[in-house]
Amino acid sequence: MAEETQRQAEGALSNPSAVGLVAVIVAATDGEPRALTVQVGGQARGRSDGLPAGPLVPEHPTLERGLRAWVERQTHQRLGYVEQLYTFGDRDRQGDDAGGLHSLSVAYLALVREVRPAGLAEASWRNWYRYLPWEDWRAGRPESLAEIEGKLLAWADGATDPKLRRRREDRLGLTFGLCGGAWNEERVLERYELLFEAGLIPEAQGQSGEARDSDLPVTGQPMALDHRRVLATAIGRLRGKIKYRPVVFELMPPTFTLFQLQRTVEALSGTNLHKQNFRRLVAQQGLVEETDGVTSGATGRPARLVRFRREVLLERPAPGFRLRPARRPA
Amino acid sequence: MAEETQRQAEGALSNPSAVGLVAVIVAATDGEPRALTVQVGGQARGRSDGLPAGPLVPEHPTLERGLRAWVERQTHQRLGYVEQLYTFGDRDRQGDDAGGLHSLSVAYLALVREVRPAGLAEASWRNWYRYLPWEDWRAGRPESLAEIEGKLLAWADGATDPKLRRRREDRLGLTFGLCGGAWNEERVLERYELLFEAGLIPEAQGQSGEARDSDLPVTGQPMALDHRRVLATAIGRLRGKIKYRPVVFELMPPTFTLFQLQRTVEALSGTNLHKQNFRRLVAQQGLVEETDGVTSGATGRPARLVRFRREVLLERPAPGFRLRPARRPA
DNA sequence: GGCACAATGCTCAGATTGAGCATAAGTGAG
DNA sequence: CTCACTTATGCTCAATCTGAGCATTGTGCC
Repeated sequence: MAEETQRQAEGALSNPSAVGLVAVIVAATDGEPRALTVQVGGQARGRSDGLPAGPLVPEHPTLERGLRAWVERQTHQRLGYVEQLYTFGDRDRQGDDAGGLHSLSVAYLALVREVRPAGLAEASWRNWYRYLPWEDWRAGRPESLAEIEGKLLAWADGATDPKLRRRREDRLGLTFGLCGGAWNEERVLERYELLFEAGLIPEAQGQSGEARDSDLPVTGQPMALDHRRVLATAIGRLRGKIKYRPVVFELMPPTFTLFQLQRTVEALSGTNLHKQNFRRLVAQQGLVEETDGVTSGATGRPARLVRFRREVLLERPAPGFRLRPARRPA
Repeated sequence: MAEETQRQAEGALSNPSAVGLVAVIVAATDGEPRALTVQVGGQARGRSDGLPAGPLVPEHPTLERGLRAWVERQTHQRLGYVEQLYTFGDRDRQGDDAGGLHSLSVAYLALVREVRPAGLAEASWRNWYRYLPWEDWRAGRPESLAEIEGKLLAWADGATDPKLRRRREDRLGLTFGLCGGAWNEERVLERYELLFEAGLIPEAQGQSGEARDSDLPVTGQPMALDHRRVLATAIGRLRGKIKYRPVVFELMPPTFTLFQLQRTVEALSGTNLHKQNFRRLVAQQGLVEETDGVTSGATGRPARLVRFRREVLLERPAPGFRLRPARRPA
């Protein structure tokens, strides 16, 4: 085996691939989660929103540093937290086939602290729920879900093979909480993939040239290529991460109120939290320390300004917001 | 920005990369965690253990399916669970520079159920703690840690810049639980990287041709290229995953005893668990169901054989073994 | 039968969690 | 100036979960 392995590994050299980087750059302002988008696409398929994507720059020693340099140069945004998300390499999903070369995209998640006007004309910050509206449960169950669920159930029902139908129903329960399942806010990608398979995502038809405007309002704004999938991956990852790592603070200004922090966490996770319990959590974990400042101007009692306590990283094994996933009613 | 982005993205096509796949194939037999290794390396640097690595096969629609096909063909092992781990692309760590091409490795974690003799001569199953001995705390704190810690402290102390020294000490606390920190069994990669930086990993010197045998016993058996880093990534990921996904069952035979299950979880996480509480956990989560079978032959009361309850996937949002990370003594 | 051994059952105090009530401290209207 | 309103913050309480240990039940062995 080793022989064969080695031979093949070297074979890869004569079989090079086109590799690109994609970045999901996230910020949160005014309690809304935003991603940096650009306009992409030629005149053929029309222009559409996309994620910033760039080449793999061979000058840099690591992929991450290459990404940092490239994004910082282009957006003039200092990237705080950067994390590799996933490497996408589906032939049939990439959209562009790079003429025989296998084409890969290494996707990264980046968190930035401040939202500048995004200097460059065609880049803009967009609320990420614009692209995945069913993920926002902050105002209760999204209305659009009713319609989506109907279509999903029809899709599951449309399977002639009873085994397949059963499996589809199970997946609906698992991801969308249908058929007696519970909604798990982390399964963003699984939900998107399910919608994709069910044919409810226009991008799925994109390559075949069909235009399907009908589903736009319900299943969200499409993006170029497979970028909604990348976005879904990022959101799911971030929603998981905030529970055991204090990454939210990468999105906060130097000082903030506990309620602003809560709003940000809620924005990311797409759910609402119990206010008093949230502060208890933050206090217990020692995630923040008070400053002298207080808010003013707004209505209501002024709130104390706090700042992130970096020391918590050394004290706690997994500091974060352990928002328990909703327990199923026993 | 969009313009520039597009131009550069297309630029990537004229700047192709060599891409390979690496697999960490994990099994657990007799309560020991094992990884499939092969012998790699030419005569120049001598042969050493490595992970199975192969080319990116363009025929397959997805990376994962390519990996599955390739591994199954080579090892005759049916891969159960497969998960993408990370894409490694460090210029200075890869070992082979592929002559100007940027070279990437997409690493995967695979869990297999049974350990066949691994048919092929040069492939063999190895206890993974052979490569990362400090990660095995099942028999208490590993002895080798004393020596490792000494060297790490010396390394931290060796920083002339007091700020840097402080940072190194913090990292020691965070990863190795030194300086008042706690041991977190998930930080496998961070520990490995720290040892690497501290110069305690022979592979770090590998490229410069130095031979350092002195550290072998304490810092574990080296591997080819950067494969220990890949292994560390896999272990860390798996240790995290078992807490909220029932992936351990991919490693178990169709029926097993609760204690065998516990031994497997312990093998992966490298820690010991309270027996009674472990069964309570498993029972509460509904992870298994009883069969009619019982063990026999061994000493002591026979144990009931159980099997994995697949339905749990549909019932619980995050079924797994929530072994709480050790709380710091307040 | 009696012993060693492992499986299994059960208890209990302390910590964590989910939910709500109560109070404090501002703003703006009348 | 006072009241109504709004948001911040403090505190309680029951339900549940966790960590740890004691007790009992089956088997093989002598």
